[in-house]
Amino acid sequence: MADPVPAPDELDLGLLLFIPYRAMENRVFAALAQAGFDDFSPAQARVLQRIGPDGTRLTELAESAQVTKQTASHLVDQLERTGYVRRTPDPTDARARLVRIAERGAAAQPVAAAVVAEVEAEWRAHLGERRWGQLRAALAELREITDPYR
Amino acid sequence: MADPVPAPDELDLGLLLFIPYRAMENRVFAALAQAGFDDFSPAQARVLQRIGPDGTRLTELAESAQVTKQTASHLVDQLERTGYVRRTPDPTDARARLVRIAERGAAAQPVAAAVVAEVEAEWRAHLGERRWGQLRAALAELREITDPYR
DNA sequence: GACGATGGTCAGCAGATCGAACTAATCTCG
DNA sequence: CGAGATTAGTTCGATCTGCTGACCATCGTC
Repeated sequence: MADPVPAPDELDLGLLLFIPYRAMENRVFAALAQAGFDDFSPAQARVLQRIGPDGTRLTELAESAQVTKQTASHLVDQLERTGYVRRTPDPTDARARLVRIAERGAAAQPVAAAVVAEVEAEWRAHLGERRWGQLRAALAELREITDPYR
Repeated sequence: MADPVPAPDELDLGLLLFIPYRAMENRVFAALAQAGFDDFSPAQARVLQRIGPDGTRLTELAESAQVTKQTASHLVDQLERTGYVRRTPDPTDARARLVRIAERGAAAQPVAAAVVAEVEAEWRAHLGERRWGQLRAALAELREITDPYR
């Protein structure tokens, strides 16, 4: 979303951010599919990605992925059916349930991590060490004022 | 998509890009809604945003928005029904039709542009002139190897 | 002028996402 | 303690997104 009439060589920052994001997503997705993890959707992956090592509550997942609880619940349903995650009771709150990575999910993680590392290495090589560092630093700083979750 | 178990303070670049992108999108979307342009969806906006000043072919829109021609066609249908765009024949090719911004679309543009400028100004202030310039430069450079379209 | 390539549409389906309404457990405070 | 407000999560129903496949018209080329 952004300026509908961008100057030709001066795209607004929204698009500028979106383009590489999309590229990363596509790469990871393709690699996972090739490794046999082809039974989940991008939307499911966006949820999966946000599950912490000790499990994460559904509401938290929903917030951090910026979707409604209903949507998150639905996506977790599917991920559960295909064996990527498991719902376990939250010992500290009987209303809540922790979504945890299950076997299949754990198997997919290293594959995803490897591709991310690979793509980052490519980008780093293209930008050069200095620009790469600047990019990471600027984005981290930007996150302080744009991350609604945490 | 990315590393499902990111180190706490070292998010992978995919997410790092996504967070501010999403923030920008939300801001622009909210401002447009408040200005009375609340009858279109994010997906429609992503197409709308890519229409050039002299009109753009459907196929081009589809490529640049990374959706199929059918999806783009459908979104343009809706945008046409609500008065944001118009389909006109392409004088250079009788098969093709140019999608052009219509009255309502033209009215929305300045609003969108203003918010983008506003958000960019905020970010710029937060980052400082130098980091801001570095961010733009790095993203533009990254685009060279991540933009599948052009 | 026939044939493959290109621009676009139509039809139909799976998935994503939302709002509303609801249940169950927890918290707050008089 | 117990009533009411809050929070976690689910179910239902509707809409929107986006895909595949099939198809038509035009263009460009040999």
